[in-house]
Amino acid sequence: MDSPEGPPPQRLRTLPSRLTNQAAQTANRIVDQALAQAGVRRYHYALLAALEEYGPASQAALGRRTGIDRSDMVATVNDLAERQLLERAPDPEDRRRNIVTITAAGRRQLADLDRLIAAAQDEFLAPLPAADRQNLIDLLTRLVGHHGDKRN
Amino acid sequence: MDSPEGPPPQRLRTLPSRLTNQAAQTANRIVDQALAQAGVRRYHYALLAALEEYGPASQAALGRRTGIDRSDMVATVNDLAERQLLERAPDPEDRRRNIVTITAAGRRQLADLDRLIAAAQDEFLAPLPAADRQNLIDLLTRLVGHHGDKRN
DNA sequence: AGAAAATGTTGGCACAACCAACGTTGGCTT
DNA sequence: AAGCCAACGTTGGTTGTGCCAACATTTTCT
Repeated sequence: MDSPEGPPPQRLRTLPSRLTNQAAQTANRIVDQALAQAGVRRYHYALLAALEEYGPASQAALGRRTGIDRSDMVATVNDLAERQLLERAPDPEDRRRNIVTITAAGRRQLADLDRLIAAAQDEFLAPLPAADRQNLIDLLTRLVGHHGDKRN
Repeated sequence: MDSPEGPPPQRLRTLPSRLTNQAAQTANRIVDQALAQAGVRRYHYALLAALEEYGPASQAALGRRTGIDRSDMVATVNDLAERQLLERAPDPEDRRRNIVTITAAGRRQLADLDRLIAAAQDEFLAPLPAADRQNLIDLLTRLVGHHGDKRN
C-alpha cells in the first residue's frame, strides 16, 4: 500500500453529468449484452420497435422517431433486411422513399428482444425498489423532456 | 401531413436504460460544449481534478481513480503535458512509473473548468428544483454504487 | 418554370471505452 | 540468488454511437 489508492475525486463523484453517464454506461453494458444474445444491437431493437408500433414507414420517418440518423438508418435497415426481419421496397407514390415493413420473423424476433430487454431493465434497476424506479423514470423524463430534441 | 410523424415508440419512451442514455447524451452535449470553450475534453478535466485532489501520482493510479484506461491515459497526459498544465517525470524510486504533477497553470485552468462545469450542471438540471436534483443524485449514486466497477 | 426541400446513400469524423501485446522494471517465492 | 509473476507505460488496434457533408434523384412550394 504505497499510496492509499483512493477512489474517484470528490469533484467527479457527485457530478450529476458524470453520474448520469456512469449509469448510462452500466445500462448499456447490460442491455448490449442482453441483445447480443440475439445477435442484435440497440439500433436494431429501436428500429423493430418503431416499425411494429407505427407500421410501415419511410427510412426518414423511422429515423425521426427513433433518433437514428438517416445515414445510420441505411446500415441498420440493411442489417435487418439481410436477416429478413424487415422488407425494404420503393414507395410507388413517392419515388424518393423506401417503405420499410416488418416481417413475421421480425415480429417474432422483436418479441424475443422484448423479453431480453425487460430482464435487462430489471438487472439495471435491481438496487431500487419499485417506488424509486418510478421516481427515477419521472426525473429523467422531465430532464429529457425539457431539453427536447436539440439534435442541433 | 402524410403520416402523423408520431414521436418515439411507446416501448422506447419509458425504457429506463434509454431514458438514462438520453439524459447522459444531453449532459454530455452540454458539458462537452462548455469544456470546448476552454479547448478541453472530459478526460482532461477528470485528470486535472484527480491530480489536484490527490496530488502527484503515477499514470496507473490516476487511471484507477478516474476510470480512464491506461492506454487512453497516455494520450491524455500527452495532451496536457504539451500545454504545460502538468508535468510528467520518471519516478526515481520506481523506474516503471511516471509521476504526474499538476502545474500552477494547470490549477488555474482547473479553476476555470470548475466554473464551466458548474454552469453546465445547472443547465443540465435546469428543469428540476433543488430537492429533485438531490433526489436524482441519490438514485443515480445508488445505481452506480450497486453495479460497482464492473468494467468487463 | 424554377427554386427549395426531402430522401436515400456514401463516406467520413470524433470520441469514449475497450483489449492485446510488448519491453522494462519491481516484488515475491522458494 | 534465481526465477517467476505482477505492475507500468506505450503502441496500435477495434467497436459502437452519434454526428456532418455531399450528391443524385424526386417532390413540393412559390
